[in-house]
Amino acid sequence: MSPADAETRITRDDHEALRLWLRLLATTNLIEGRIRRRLQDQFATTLPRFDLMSQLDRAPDGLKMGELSRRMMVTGGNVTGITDGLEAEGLVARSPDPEDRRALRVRLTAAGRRAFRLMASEHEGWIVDLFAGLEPAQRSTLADLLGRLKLHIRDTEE
Amino acid sequence: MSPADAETRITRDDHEALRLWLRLLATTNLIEGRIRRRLQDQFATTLPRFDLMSQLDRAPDGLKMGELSRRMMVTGGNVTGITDGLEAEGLVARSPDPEDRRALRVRLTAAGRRAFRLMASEHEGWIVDLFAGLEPAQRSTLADLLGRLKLHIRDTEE
DNA sequence: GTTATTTAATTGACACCTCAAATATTTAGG
DNA sequence: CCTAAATATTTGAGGTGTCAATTAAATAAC
Repeated sequence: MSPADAETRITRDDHEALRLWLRLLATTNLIEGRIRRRLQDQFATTLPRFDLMSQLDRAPDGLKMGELSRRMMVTGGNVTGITDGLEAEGLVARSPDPEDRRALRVRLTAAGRRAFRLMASEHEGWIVDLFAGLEPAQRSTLADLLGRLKLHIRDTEE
Repeated sequence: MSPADAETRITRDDHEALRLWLRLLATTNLIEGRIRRRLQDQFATTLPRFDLMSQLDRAPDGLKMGELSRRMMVTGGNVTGITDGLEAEGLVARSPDPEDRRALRVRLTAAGRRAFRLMASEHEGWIVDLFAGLEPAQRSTLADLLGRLKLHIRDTEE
């Protein structure tokens, strides 16, 4: 235990945190890339389209654009664009909100629901396989650590 | 322990893996968003520009475009665009590779190196703070689990 | 009840990112 | 040698994402 004064320890921790962050980022991007590729290859769609449809699948009465934006943690303008694409493909439909004339509700069409259900079961299988490299207990630990991390960061307001 | 036959167990595991994936994605995006915002607010730059400069900072003789592309795990066309931007700002410079007339070497300019060093120390501080919500032992566990996960996924060739 | 503020959604500008096609050069095979 | 295949980079099209500005409608404050 010789060169462990405050400064060198800080420096070492810095690099440790940085490496951890890079590994977190690389792992996430790796998984995301796989999913994107499979969605493209097998269903000719994209991850954000899939995500949007996934939100709508859980909301039988549809969602307002702003609600979608909040749930997807994404900008309103972005939701407009993705919805435009899905609407052009006939997978979702916009309709006026009966209680607020500023708002629009978006719903899955019958075709959209059919298409989504098909993709979703495949998708879950991919995820299960990708995470099968960890034991159940390890997955649970990972979930816990990520939860703590997220909490701490959210606490660190801006 | 009553309703735990094979099928319901599989279903439960599916959702568990899916939740874990969504948490991993959300946490990574949360951190990435913070870093992006601070790079923008404090240095009027972006994460990919910062990443590219970071690669060059560690390579005093510069890197070929393709090498940058590999290290950043990003498409060649993408590197072209980011390099264009940095070159226009005078932070990096392209020069012909003496050993391969197809290739270009990219280097930090003196101004680029100065700017990067300034940003990098701030950046490391942000990361250390963001990960300070975990104890050292927890960070080490997290790094280990992510390493295992990444390895398993890379093994699952395509 | 009009005016002022907030809220819902869209638009346009700009940066990222991927892919596929095009160009230029190097390397390999016959 | 000399042609064929591989490699280095750029370009252009298309989808994703942010932000700031715009339009329209709802809500609040006098």
